[in-house]
Amino acid sequence: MSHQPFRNWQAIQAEVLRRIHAREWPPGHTIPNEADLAREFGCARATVNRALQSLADAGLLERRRKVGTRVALHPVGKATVDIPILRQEIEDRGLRYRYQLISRNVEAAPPHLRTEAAALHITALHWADEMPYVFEDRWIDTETAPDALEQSFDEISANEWLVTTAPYTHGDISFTAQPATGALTTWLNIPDNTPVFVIERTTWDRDAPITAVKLTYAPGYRIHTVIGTGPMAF
Amino acid sequence: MSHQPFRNWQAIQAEVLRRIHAREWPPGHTIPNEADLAREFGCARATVNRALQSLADAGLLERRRKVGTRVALHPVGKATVDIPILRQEIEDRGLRYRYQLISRNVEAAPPHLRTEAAALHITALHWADEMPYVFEDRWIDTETAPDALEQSFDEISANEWLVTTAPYTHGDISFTAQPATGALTTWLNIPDNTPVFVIERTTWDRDAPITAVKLTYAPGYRIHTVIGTGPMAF
DNA sequence: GGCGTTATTATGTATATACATAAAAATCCT
DNA sequence: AGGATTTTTATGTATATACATAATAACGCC
Repeated sequence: MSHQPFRNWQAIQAEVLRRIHAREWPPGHTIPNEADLAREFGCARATVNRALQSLADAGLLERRRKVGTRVALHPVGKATVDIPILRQEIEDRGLRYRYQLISRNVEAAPPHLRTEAAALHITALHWADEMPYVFEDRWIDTETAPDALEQSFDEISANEWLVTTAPYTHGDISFTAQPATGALTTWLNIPDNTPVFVIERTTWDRDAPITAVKLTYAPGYRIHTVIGTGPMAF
Repeated sequence: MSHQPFRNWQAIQAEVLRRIHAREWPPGHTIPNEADLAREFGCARATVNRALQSLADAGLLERRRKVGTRVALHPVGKATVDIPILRQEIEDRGLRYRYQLISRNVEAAPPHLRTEAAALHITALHWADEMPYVFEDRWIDTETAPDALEQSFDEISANEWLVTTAPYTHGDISFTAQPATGALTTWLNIPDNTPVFVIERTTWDRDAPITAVKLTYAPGYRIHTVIGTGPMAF
């Protein structure tokens, strides 16, 4: 072993990654403790800690106090998908963005918003290069976001307004494939039952719901992302 | 300002988050530098660094040397979706898993694998509680993963075999909604043109392709995940 | 033997210090 | 003025040290 010292935590991370990758440390294996690794690599324990910590964050290692650090058994691949503002998503593709408000009403909130308060119901269409891109069907809780009532939403979209106005603490999101039905087919100008990609999202501020939105994309839409930009190995 | 000292980096992170959240530091605002914050919070600069670093990782802050730290203008929401092994995905839902190999051939590799070598072409069906769950259409590069040729894949799926055998460095993944056509409709037992959720994934070992797979899920499939388990704020 | 207490151990984190690095600002030279 | 060079500054990272915490192992008592 030539044993030249590893100077930075990235180099250590790379070496650990190499050993996992080369099956020197197979899945389930308990690797040496930080102090030993620090000695072997000729660096401070804090540096080893930094390297292992970030591999643990990435789901590749499992660490428990006193027990030690193990190579993850089922390194669940994790893909992170970005959820940009629609305007940006469209303009990033080099297309011309246009927004069109379809309806704006105050109605009783739908059950999935889980609130007693009235809700602002907005439907709108987002265009890309004069082609319908996505149909937005949104409910905004008027109790958590009362300012929304003063917004007409005929110029700037609720999507954009909320992002810069109503901070959220958490939310949930789901992706499905659905057949297009009803008014949707008119707005997106597609035949009945055409497969469309649907994103449903609800966001909360602590325990209060802010908004629930259903985004129905025109046919051909594709979410694309990469796995393994960070460390990763399997 | 009562100014009680913040003892740990999580507390500092929470306080920074609070200020962003409360619009004391609005989007685009350049926040005080680490040294000043350390003085204000009564802690070491390294502790402030840890807190800000992790917020920057989460996409909430943008940091540049010499320039300083700004609150992100368009805090892109990031949703991380897990990519488990199919057996696990099904069993985690409390359903009985069954695997059925449909075909296994060595053929010329399709163009998107970007290789000259022959490829192993496998199609299979994964069942959940005796209902077709997902149809797998996979190509494996025989040069990068020659061991695959010795596997019959009639008992354990290529999905499972690859995860525990062929480590990858990176990959890409995409989600679409498509109409079901051809043999698919037979295997999934659905009418022609039924909307189905499709995941396409390609994985690489450095510059060599390992496998490309198209997973077509039975109708009703839904990817669900949460945003904001980590810090987050908008 | 079984149960409660104490010691041990690996990770988690805070600290002060030092130096590296990137980028902007100031300076110098022609 | 203008281009090249130096200084300044904020973040990035490595270091030694110290103590906290969680979980196990060892011990001791009845």
